[in-house]
Amino acid sequence: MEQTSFTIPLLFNDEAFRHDLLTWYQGNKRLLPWRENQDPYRIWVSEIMLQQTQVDTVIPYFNQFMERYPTIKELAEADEQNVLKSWEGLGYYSRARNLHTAVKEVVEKYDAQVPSDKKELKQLKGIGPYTLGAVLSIAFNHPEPAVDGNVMRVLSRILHIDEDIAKPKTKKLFEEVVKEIISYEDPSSFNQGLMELGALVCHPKNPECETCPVQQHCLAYEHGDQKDLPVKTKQKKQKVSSYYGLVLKNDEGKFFIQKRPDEGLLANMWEFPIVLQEEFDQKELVNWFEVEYGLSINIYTQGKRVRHVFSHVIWEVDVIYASVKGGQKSDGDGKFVTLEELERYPMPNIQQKIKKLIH
DNA sequence: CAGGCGTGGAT
DNA sequence: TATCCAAGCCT
Repeated sequence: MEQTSFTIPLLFNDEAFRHDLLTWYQGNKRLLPWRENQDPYRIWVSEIMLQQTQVDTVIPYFNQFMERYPTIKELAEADEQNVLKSWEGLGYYSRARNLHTAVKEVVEKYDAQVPSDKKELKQLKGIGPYTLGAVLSIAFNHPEPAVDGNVMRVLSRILHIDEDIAKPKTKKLFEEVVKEIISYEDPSSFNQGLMELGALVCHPKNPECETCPVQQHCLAYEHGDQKDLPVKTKQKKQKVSSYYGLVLKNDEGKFFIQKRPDEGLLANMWEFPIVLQEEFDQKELVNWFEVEYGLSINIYTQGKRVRHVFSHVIWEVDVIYASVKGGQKSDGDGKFVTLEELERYPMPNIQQKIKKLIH
C-alpha cells in the first residue's frame, strides 16, 4: 500500500519540539567557518561544497576558497581553470563550474548581491531545492524548508515516516512537513538544528537516542524501531572499466596532458591520455596514438594498475610509460608540460594517482 | 523519473 | 574488503 500523503499526528507537539531542538542547537552547534557571519556569499559557497560531502572534508577547502575568492566579484573574475584547481580533490566538479557561472550571473544581473528572492535564487546554476532553502533560511532568515539527507533521516524517525527517501517524491513530502513545523522565530537555527542533530546524534547507524534532546518527541524511539528508519533503496553496484593510461615523456622531459570535454565525467579537468582497453588492444596503442594525436610514441614499459572508485563506475587503469619524438605539437586540448607546470592544472584524483607513479 | 556525477569517512 | 553514505543537482 503506497502512501501518497502524510498528516502530522495530533500527538506531535510541534511547539515543544521546536523549543527542545532550538535549545539544544544553541548549546551544541559546532563552530564552523561558515557560521562566523551571515554573509550570503559565504553561506552559498559552503552549501555548494557541503553537497554530498562531509563537514570535516569541506572545512579546509572552504577556508582556502574564501582566502582566494573573498567576494563574489573576485570569484566572478577568476578563470574557470583556477576555480577548478581550488576544487581539486573535492569531487563533483560541476559544482564548481556551476557556482562560477552563477556568480557571474549575480554580478551582472544583481549588482553582485546574492538575491533574496526565491525565484531569482532558484534560477541560478547549481541551486536546487535544498540549497535554495538553506541560503534563504540561513542567510536571510526566511522560513523555507531545507531538506537534505539529515532532515529526512531525523524526521522519518521522529514522525515515523517509512517512505523511501531515495525517491524524489519523498523529499517533497518532507518539505511539506517542514513547512508545517518550522520555527518562524528562527528558521535558520531550526533548519541547521535538524541537520546538526542528524550529524551529531541521530546517526544513520547507531543513533544516540539515550542522549537525544528530542527523544520524547520521537515516534520511532517509542516504537523501538529507529534502526529500521529511514527506508532507503540500495544503489546499484558500479561497473568496472579497464583503461590504458599513457605517461608520455618527450626529449625535453615534458609530459603530455590533455583537457577533458566540457561535459560529463570530470569535465574540463586535465588528464594523462587514457583509452578503453576494449576499444584498443595494447598492440594497437602506438598506431592509435599516431592517428589520434599525430605523434609517434615508443612504449618502453608497463607499470602498475591503478584502481579508482567513482560514485557510479570503477576504473582500472594500466599505466603505460612511453617516449615521444619532438612533442612541441599542441593542437586541440593537449600539451606538453614540465612536472612543475603540471601543478597548475586541475587534475582529478585518479590522475593524481597516475602522476605519483612517475619517478 | 533514473541515472550521471567524486571523494573520503565510518563500520 | 564491501557497503553505505555525506548539508544534492542536472538532464
